Amino acid sequence: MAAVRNDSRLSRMLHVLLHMARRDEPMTSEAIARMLGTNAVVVRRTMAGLREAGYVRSAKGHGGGWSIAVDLATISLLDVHRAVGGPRVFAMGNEHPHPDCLVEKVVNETLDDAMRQAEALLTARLAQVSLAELARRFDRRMGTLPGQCAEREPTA
Amino acid sequence: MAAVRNDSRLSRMLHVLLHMARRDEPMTSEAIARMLGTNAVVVRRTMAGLREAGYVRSAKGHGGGWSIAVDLATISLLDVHRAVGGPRVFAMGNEHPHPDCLVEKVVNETLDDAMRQAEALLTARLAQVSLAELARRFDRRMGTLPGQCAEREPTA
DNA sequence: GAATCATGTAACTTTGTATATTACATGAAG
DNA sequence: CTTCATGTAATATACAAAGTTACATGATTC
Repeated sequence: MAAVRNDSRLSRMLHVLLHMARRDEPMTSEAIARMLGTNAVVVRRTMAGLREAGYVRSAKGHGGGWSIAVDLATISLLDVHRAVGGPRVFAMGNEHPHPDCLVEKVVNETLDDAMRQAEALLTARLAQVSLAELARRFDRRMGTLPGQCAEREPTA
Repeated sequence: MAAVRNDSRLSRMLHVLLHMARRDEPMTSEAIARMLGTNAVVVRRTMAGLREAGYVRSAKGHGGGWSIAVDLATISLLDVHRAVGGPRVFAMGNEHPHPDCLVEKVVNETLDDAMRQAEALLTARLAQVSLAELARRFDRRMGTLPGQCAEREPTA
């Protein structure tokens, strides 16, 4: 069975990390939730994976919140993907109602091969881009498009 | 939001088509449902896409059911994928809570690029394999593994 | 022409899991 | 102590494919 809804954890966390990288003071879960259009509990849940991986740190109390814990040049998009749970990539999958059926085996192996190759490519692409490179792309974009600035306080 | 359930329409239909290719008489929706471990209505729903694409035909009445309508060498896995609705490939996706945010743009563009490449590869792989080639792979497998034969009547 | 076989389709329910939400515990700063 | 902020449990929601029930429709057979 499938669902239309997409897993947005990776894009959300990349979004957050780039914003955090541009400020010195920590960002609270509430502020991040507003920026992402979600709930602070969801932010804490997902950020926890990044903290466990050592990419961010969290602090309670006044002035607390989340902050970057490493050099962004050392983290790739793949690292972040894995830190948020390494969620599954494909919406398509195989079933195994008759594991001994050779037709089923051949079909599933063929599809699995193709999906493995596609996933390997996706993984390789994600591994090739560091968070620092993403930040540089943003800087270049900032230079050429003086439109609305992402640096403004997030609004609803 | 995402869900774990995988869309199995493609693998199911490939499974069915290969079985159908090995017999002369039509297969009923009920028989196919038993083979796939599902409901006849679900089979009719999915097979309708193949019929509309011209790959199978259906007949009512005694001796009716589904049958192959074309040379399997002319259908690729990609064709079948498209005939079942060209379902979405990735379980991951992006959100757009702040479309004017440049960070969001850069992040989403980068992820979209990587996913586009991966999908292009998957699509290419599926396009490269015809149903006839899948059948040959099955024949070769049959020759080397005299285990349980898929040709037996489907069992629970 | 009636019985049986078989598809076609509408309507409704179920599914699985991330997300959304509520609630509250816990810890740190001031 | 109050306030700020995270951490986590429990519950509800979302979603579309799948599962299911029900019945209409058409073809074959006798």
